[in-house]
Amino acid sequence: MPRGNRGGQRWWHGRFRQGGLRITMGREAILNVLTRAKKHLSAEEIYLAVRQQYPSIGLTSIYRTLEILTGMGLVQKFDFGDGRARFELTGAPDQEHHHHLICRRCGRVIDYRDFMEEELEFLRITERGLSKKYRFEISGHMIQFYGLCEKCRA
Amino acid sequence: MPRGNRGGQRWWHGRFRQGGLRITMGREAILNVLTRAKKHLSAEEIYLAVRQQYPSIGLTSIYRTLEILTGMGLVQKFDFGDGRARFELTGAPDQEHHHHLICRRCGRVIDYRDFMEEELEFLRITERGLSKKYRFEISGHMIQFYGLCEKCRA
DNA sequence: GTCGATGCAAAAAATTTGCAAGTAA
DNA sequence: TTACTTGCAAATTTTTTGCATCGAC
Repeated sequence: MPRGNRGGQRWWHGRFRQGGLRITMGREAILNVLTRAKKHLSAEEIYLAVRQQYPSIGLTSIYRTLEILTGMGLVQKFDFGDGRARFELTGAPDQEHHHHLICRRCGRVIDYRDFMEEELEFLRITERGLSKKYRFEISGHMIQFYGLCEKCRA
Repeated sequence: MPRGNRGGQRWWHGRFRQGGLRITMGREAILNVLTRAKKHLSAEEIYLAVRQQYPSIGLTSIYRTLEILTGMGLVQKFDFGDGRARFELTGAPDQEHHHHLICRRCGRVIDYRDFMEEELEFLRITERGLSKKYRFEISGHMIQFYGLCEKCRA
């Protein structure tokens, strides 16, 4: 049996029911695509991919579902500066935590998973401090570095 | 004499000339608005503010200038999830470094300037490691925390 | 004088909305 | 059955482009 799927149950089913949301074929298909995604997809790209397994989906549902998922913290929305939003699954159980390195000149995005120990320590302290001071219930973060990639430095 | 302005020279003049960019009234006005800005402005808001001191400006120039400034690292572009990009001056000499805390429900954005010591240490190590490993010349970063604000937790 | 910068109008994209019909629970 | 979801088409909104003119150097 595939990881994260016991008896047809997906890890997100609980969170859906909890939120009074229905589990529909379109939503399942979108989550599947996001789960398999190897890169940051735009709404349009998700739409095209979902149509392969569920042809009757409409672009509108992609947008509506992504908004819901983003609000729940299951998906994170990024702006890498090319005019379209990118989406990435972030709440999955065996998700590998990572961040982005973005080239200011060519727009290239590198995912990195390094230095997470240092980050953990920093986050622990900062999150605790911020939630206390601003009475925020923190549920996620985003860290991006900007600069020039190897090629563009030349 | 106002801080950051000696003999009519602004701190960004050098960077403009260096990049072969002309110092025009429109650009001066945009930088002035960004310098005075107390919050994160959208292109439209910048347009309206600039028109006060330079009425012949066009929205197109706002966009074009913001793109240039963002590319130079003088301005940072943010997406707080309300569909329009927000811009903030970031390369100014006496700029106070800060980051954002964003409410997932109501979209409220809190600027915070706390815990910068911890951040400095984390950044120092991470930036050094990343530039080495990915051969990136890092020139900036963005950190945002997401969650529920005091009101929305209720 | 030269060449980058600008404003305007038009175009292009991306995202959202209204609404009747479909469907999960 | 009930109320949440959906697809379609149309609308809205943001951002980009073409081009003739303007203006910084």
